[in-house]
Amino acid sequence: MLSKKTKYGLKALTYIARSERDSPVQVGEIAKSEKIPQKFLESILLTLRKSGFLGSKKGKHGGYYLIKETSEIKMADVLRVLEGPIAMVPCVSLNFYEKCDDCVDEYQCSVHKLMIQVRDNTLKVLRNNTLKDLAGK
Amino acid sequence: MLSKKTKYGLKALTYIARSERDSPVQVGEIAKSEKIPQKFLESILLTLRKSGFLGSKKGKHGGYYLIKETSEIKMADVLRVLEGPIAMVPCVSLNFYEKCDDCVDEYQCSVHKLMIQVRDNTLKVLRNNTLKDLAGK
DNA sequence: GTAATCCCTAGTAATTCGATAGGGTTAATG
DNA sequence: CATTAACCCTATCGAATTACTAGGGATTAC
Repeated sequence: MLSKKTKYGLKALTYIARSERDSPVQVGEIAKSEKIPQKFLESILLTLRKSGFLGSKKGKHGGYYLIKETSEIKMADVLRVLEGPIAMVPCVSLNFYEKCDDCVDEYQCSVHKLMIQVRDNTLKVLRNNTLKDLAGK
Repeated sequence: MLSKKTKYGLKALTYIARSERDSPVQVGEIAKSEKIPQKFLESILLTLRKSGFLGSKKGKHGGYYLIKETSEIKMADVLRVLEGPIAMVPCVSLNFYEKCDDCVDEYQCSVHKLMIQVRDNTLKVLRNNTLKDLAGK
């Protein structure tokens, strides 16, 4: 299940991408428009800023803005920051690999075999889709 | 993240599929061999039996056995029973559809758009893979 | 009748999630 | 230079979920 955090984050990014304007977009505006608890959204956007997806401007008339082309923002990267590993088990994760305690032979493990395929296909989708695709611009 | 329940369930099914024998396979044997807490595994196999994947025999020399051909057991079906919906958000679920509270227009929703694709690809894999494929027979 | 096995329900400890609280800091504005 | 509007940051907390555990009941082989 996708966490609310990720869901809200994606919606916010899309909102910012769709708002064609020079000035930054405020958290309050996004929260209201997308029906997201404002304080929660604040922390999510903070994370996205620290991860290099967003820039921010403080003080009055401040807000958040994209610092990359929408076509440069891959969903795989956003998901990794907000949701964590894309793989459903650590033993098939590219970026967060971890051996199973129980598993004797990874190569023989049926779960491994299946989840590798799921990961590959999910990754294909998440790498193909950029914020540009989602925002529809 | 895949739950332990599902992981254990898949491993157990694979174990049973790989054990070529006429007599049923005991929970204790599977638990020991696959390093799964036995009581936990008991409840998982019970679920799988009630869902029509396994048959059981009670009493001494009892245990569990497959009641379908391994090639007839699709991973998508097993996952739905053990893990729940395959979709990452209810609004793109085929079997457990639910509208988002917040979402005004599903068609415009970027999360929806992305998760439909993820679901389609995951489903493709899970429908293609049967227990036969996982067990490697 | 005894031991081995599945059947079933309840409970519980640990973790994660979703959100809130409560301010601190910075910048525009008149 | 005071006020206000915004982001910045940490801590905390209740609810839900997960991963088990406990404790026995029912059934069958021998």
